[in-house]
Amino acid sequence: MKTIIQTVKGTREFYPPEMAIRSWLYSVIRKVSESFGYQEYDGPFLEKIDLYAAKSGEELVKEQAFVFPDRGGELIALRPELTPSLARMVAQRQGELAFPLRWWSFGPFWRYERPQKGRTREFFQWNIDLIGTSSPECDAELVTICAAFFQAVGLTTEQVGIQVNNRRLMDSALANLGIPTDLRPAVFKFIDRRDKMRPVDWDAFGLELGLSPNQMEGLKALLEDTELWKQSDELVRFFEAMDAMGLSAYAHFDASIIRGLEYYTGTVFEARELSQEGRAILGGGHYDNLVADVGGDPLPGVGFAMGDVMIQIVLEQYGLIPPYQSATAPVLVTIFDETRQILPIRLASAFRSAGLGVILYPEPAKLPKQFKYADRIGVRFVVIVGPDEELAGQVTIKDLMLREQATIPQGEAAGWIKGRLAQAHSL
RNA sequence: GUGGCUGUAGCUCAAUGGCAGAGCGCUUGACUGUGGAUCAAGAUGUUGUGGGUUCGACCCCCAUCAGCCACCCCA
Repeated sequence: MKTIIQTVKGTREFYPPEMAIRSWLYSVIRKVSESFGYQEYDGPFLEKIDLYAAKSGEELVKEQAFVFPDRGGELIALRPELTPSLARMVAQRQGELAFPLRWWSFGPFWRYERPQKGRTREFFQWNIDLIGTSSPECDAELVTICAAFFQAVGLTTEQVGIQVNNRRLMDSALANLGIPTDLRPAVFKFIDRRDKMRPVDWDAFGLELGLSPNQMEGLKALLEDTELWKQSDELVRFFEAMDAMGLSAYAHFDASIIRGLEYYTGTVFEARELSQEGRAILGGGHYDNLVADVGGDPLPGVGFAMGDVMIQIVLEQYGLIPPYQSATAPVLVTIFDETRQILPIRLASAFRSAGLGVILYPEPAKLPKQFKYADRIGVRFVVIVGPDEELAGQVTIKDLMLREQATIPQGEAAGWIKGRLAQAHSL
């Protein structure tokens, strides 16, 4: 290896074992999403930068998106998130879609950030949204989907939890403390920062913001109050629905969960891994006007997004990633020597016609070499046609797993293998 | 964007400023028509890259790239 061009910073390569994990994740996500009746969709990977500038604020676009001019000079972004594309897609066909919409997607996104643990510049994200209605029961459905996913991959309620709060509840709670409307967004940010700062610094920061000592005390009491949700009709209905949906053990009220995004208006939630520092696995919430910024009539909805990087770290931590199966086919047909290359090809084709996956060794080689290869790639059956078999119209099949072999008529070989495979399945 | 740690064989890692190594893996053979085990032999490096200091640099210095970690940020 002399001058291998490096991969782009923050990207990952998916060799077959990694690709298998990604595909498995995708399949679980699909299964869970579809079990709630959600439809798969996707937007473009390239978008005009204006799409994000309109909604997400300039910081996101200028500092965290991959942006480049196309040949016409127009600024194009590799999509850093899906929500604006979703909003446009919904707005464009607002008149013909059947609401409520239940849509999900799993695809690549790019953010120009410094890579670190759980964060890459190129990643995959599961987005799922319920659009067009505004009930707390819908919020509960999304949180339940999140819980159903955790259950499907084997994460327990001891390992992960979903913290739930409501912005309207917090807003009125702050009002009760006498915190003026214009200060509340800053206080939301302030609450969000609490677990990242030392208590002393946090207190100082609060006073600096303009909160009185009394308000600080009230705020702390608020954040500790595990019964606060009972003051919110929305959350009362939410938790009632959660209980009925059967997976409420994953969800907990937590007044300190705010979420940074400004477009969330009601219930917000965040899933975390519960041991250690508790990494955030996914986040989501309720919004009131998804499509307003792209020119549609306001539509409410609820949704969340989960990145593939952090969930994989958590799954790996708990040993929940399925073992890699390297075998791509159960059968390998060997080539005995130069004069016997055609019959193996015929046999391989016959096996495939019978529904078996077959790998044909590419050239004549010593049998030990071909067997070693079969072993390395995880093939179970090795088929040999040498001079003896050829004369007798037979094949020799070795079952590498059971370490036994048989020499049988060529016409019976496929059936013999399929019989053994079926046995394995019934074990 | 800020700061810290790291970069040596395919992999995991050693090597006081003085001949660049081990384990695993790999290749070949022991095994003339049969994989994993064992044994033996063998191959593999511009020490991330570019400069500098030095008689001499994997080692010290500077820059750069990448990875990891913490900030920042989190759509």
